Amino acid sequence: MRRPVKIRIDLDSPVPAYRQIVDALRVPLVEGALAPGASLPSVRRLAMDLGVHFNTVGEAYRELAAEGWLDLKHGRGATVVARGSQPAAAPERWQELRGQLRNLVAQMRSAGVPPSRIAAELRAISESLKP
Amino acid sequence: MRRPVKIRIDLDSPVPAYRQIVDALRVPLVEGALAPGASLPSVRRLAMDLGVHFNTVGEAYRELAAEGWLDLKHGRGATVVARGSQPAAAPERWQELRGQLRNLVAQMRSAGVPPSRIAAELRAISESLKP
Amino acid sequence: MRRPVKIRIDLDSPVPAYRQIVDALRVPLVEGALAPGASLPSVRRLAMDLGVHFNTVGEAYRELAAEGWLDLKHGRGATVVARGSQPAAAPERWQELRGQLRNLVAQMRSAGVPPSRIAAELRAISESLKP
Amino acid sequence: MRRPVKIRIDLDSPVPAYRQIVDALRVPLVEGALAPGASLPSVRRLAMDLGVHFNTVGEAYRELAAEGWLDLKHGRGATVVARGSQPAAAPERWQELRGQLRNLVAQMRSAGVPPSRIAAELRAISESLKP
DNA sequence: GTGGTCTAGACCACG
DNA sequence: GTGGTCTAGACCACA
Repeated sequence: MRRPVKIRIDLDSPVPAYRQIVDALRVPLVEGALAPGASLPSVRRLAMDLGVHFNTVGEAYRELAAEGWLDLKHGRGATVVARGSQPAAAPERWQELRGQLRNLVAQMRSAGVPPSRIAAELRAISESLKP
Repeated sequence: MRRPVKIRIDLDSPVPAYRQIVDALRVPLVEGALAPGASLPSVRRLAMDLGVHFNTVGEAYRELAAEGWLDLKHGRGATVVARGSQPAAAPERWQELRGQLRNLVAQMRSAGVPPSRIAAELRAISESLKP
Repeated sequence: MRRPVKIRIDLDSPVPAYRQIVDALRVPLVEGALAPGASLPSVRRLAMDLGVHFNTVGEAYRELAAEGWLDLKHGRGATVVARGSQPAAAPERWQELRGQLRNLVAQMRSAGVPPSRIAAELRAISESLKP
Repeated sequence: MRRPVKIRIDLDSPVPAYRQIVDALRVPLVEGALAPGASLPSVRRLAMDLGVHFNTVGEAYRELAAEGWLDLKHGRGATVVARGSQPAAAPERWQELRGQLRNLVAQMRSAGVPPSRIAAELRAISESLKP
């Protein structure tokens, strides 16, 4: 038996709760740990587990649905969707994300992180994308 | 003598003006193109060049000063600071930025960018950090 | 004997199933293709044909009964009612629907539909109401 | 001196307030009575006038901005935008609106409105679209 | 029971 | 001062 969706969020963080939920769920979705067809906990259930309002979870689910990962149906809960023909990223979107990546690296350097350490981190992530 | 600062911003962008200014200035600061001791244009001058209110530029300068790049002196403009006293990155800050990086990569994958392309981008940035 | 009802609905549509059923049945009722005295399939039968829960069909039948089209009898199915007793439209209801019509046209214009095309559509419907 | 935006809404109506605001503003926008460049009242101002929460007005403004009518800028209020290259309506959107129109007419007939009256209304709107 | 809407209130971001 | 975000609560729609 596999554990069904086990995430943690920090309510004291300045990062909004719904954002943390989206980020936490996107990882297993991208990696396939949450496979198509799987059911997610109901908004009210997950909300109670995390200690937030159910609308907060609902907003997170809706964002993931908008990204094409979830299927939300009245009275039938949330399920992971099969992403058959995944649309290639819009070029503008890719450029925007690329810019954010550059900015993030600049912020790391600005924060005093040694370039060698940043480079190592980037290579590590790059490697992990191979399979 | 070389023009010390040459940036462009898009006032119609959803990204706030002051953010764009900060991001645009941080790159040459990080790379050393704006070396310690160099003078930046006055808040009013840069504001006129960019077509924004001088308070907007002021806010950008203040953020860069808070990051330790600029020295703001009343009536004498802004100068790039010698970063001898730059503290090593706080471990928490590094962890936070690392998390943002991971999230950004997940967003790229979610947006449909091929992993190979993401990996290539990461390697490219990693290489550019060598020197 | 002719098949009395032949409708199709799209379960993946954001429009709720019961709404689609109501809308699909109202057309033949209004046009008289489903004449007074005709029998509709049982709730369970139609539900099975459409692949929905029988409560969903039941809700649709109830709405049409409330509009005065159907007569629902326990255990004997739904029959089309003679509309001799049909009240003339309440003035408020007519005003409300008129307002919705105006709004719909404004939405079409807002969506970029050429006015000439909207006008043509309106005339076409207008003509079809003649007989 | 022209009166600046004068709308009324009914807080007792089942139609949500923000929806009424959108509908009320779209008409002068479509007709050009609110011309490009014109300023709308601030969300807080209009909210007070209408007796609703400012977020309610904000949501209405945002919907009109999404339709391409308004430009919302932090600290600079809401202005009517020049719709240079108005995008032709997406075919799906047109089909959807067409279906809604058909449904609306069916509802009118179902409500007991004489077909002749419906036809007259449709022709009237059709005529008004000529110029 | 499910997910969804609408509005409100506290707070933030921006110029 | 502007618009915007995030969360909450009451209520609705749906199966």
